[in-house]
Amino acid sequence: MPKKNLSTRIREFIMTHIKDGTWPSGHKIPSESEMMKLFSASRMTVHRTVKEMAAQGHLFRERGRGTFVEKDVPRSELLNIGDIAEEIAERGGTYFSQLKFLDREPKSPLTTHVFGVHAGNIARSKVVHYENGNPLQLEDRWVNLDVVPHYLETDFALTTAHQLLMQAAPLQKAEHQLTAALPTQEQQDFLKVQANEPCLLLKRKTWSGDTIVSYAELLYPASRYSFGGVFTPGTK
Amino acid sequence: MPKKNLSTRIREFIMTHIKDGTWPSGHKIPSESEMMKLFSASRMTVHRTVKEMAAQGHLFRERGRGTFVEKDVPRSELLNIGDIAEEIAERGGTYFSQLKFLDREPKSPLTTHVFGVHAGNIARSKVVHYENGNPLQLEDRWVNLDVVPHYLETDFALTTAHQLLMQAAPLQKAEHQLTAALPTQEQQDFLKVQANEPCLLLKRKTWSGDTIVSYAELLYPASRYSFGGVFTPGTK
DNA sequence: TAGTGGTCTAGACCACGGT
DNA sequence: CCGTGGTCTAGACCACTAA
Repeated sequence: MPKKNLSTRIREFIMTHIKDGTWPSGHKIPSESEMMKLFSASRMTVHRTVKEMAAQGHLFRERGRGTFVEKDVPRSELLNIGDIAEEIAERGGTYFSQLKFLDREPKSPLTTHVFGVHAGNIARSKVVHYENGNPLQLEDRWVNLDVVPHYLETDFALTTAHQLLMQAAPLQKAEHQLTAALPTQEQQDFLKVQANEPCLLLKRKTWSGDTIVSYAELLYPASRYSFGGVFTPGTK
Repeated sequence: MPKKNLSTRIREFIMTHIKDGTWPSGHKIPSESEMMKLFSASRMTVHRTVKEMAAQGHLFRERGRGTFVEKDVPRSELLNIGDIAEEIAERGGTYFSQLKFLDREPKSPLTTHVFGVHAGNIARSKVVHYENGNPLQLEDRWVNLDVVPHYLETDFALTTAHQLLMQAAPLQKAEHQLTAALPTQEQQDFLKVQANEPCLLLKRKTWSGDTIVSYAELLYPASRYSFGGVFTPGTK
């Protein structure tokens, strides 16, 4: 049994009540002193955990009144490292994916630009992710085979690239750039959209330590997906 | 002299060294124990501050090695409440804006959807923000006149809507939705883009306490602007 | 082994809200 | 007034890195 942090246990305790509806939006959650007793924790630990959850938009706090459940955190929190399959499952949708392309990738200006001149072997995959039968995301991904040697032998019907990468290398950092684009002919076919349907294009580079693990371009039809988030002035 | 938090002073100490180039990207900053002495602070305080800055992408930390300056935080951090004028100024660009429309807004399905049925008087403004002479953002904004009564008398050559709103009501919460769209005819004219130029559309609702202060739709040509961010696994 | 950050404790004082 | 969260202290033990 892997021992979990106290703060992790507190966090999961709160998230469970939010997710299963026991604590609906706006509900007042137990005060810090109450949770100290519940978990035999010090106030600092409870406070730190709850404060972090507030910073992430799950809760909001008012001095003198208490801590409350924030209203629906929109679908996908940006700057979050998420598994699209998990995300769809959480929304209650049915998920499946289709592998469109998988091969070794030759050196090109793009690969050296992303992975640097010392780039070793690189694989490339294209996967379409469906929610309730509709294409939601086209994942065009370049993977560092030095870090994930068995990438080309993956059965993408069983595993998502995300799961594989998380397993191969603990993610330490991710860099995002979000822009908009019109789909190319191939992308239109894969996503089943018209040429004039604007799409969100999320470019994501992920690192483990000092080495780049993977670079991905994730394309979403704007009519089917959007990014959302809540900002509460945290640190100042 | 307003007294500042210890953590604020530590934060500013670090940020100053980063911004003025004393501590370039990748530079190792003083350890927690060193900063304890520098500020006569406890380790918890130093640790908390530095950890927060790491979570926000300014620093990264490695156990056993130290804390380092993160490489350039990309242009605009999403989920940030920023003033576009400030942002452009920080990049060293020249900024100016042009008021295209300003008037009282009649009740409509959209206004009641956003502001609720109890909506009072609402104003609407359209402003184009330029960087180095190029239209960067079209700001289409609805403002609650009960909160900001003098909005219609603003001189937008001198003040941005953002400054005005921050002044009128301390911002407590903002909700974002980010999607992509093609520009309408009017938007094409304002932003000087073609009909087939994909744009990023950021919808932002801001609250002060329980009342909605403003709703804005910010449109950026994708060729001129993108959102970026760094994620470092903070809490787990 | 010495130095680093990760987590936690058991106190403390303060500012604010509602009573 | 009491209960709430905001900040801070002065310790502690642990896990990891580098020499």
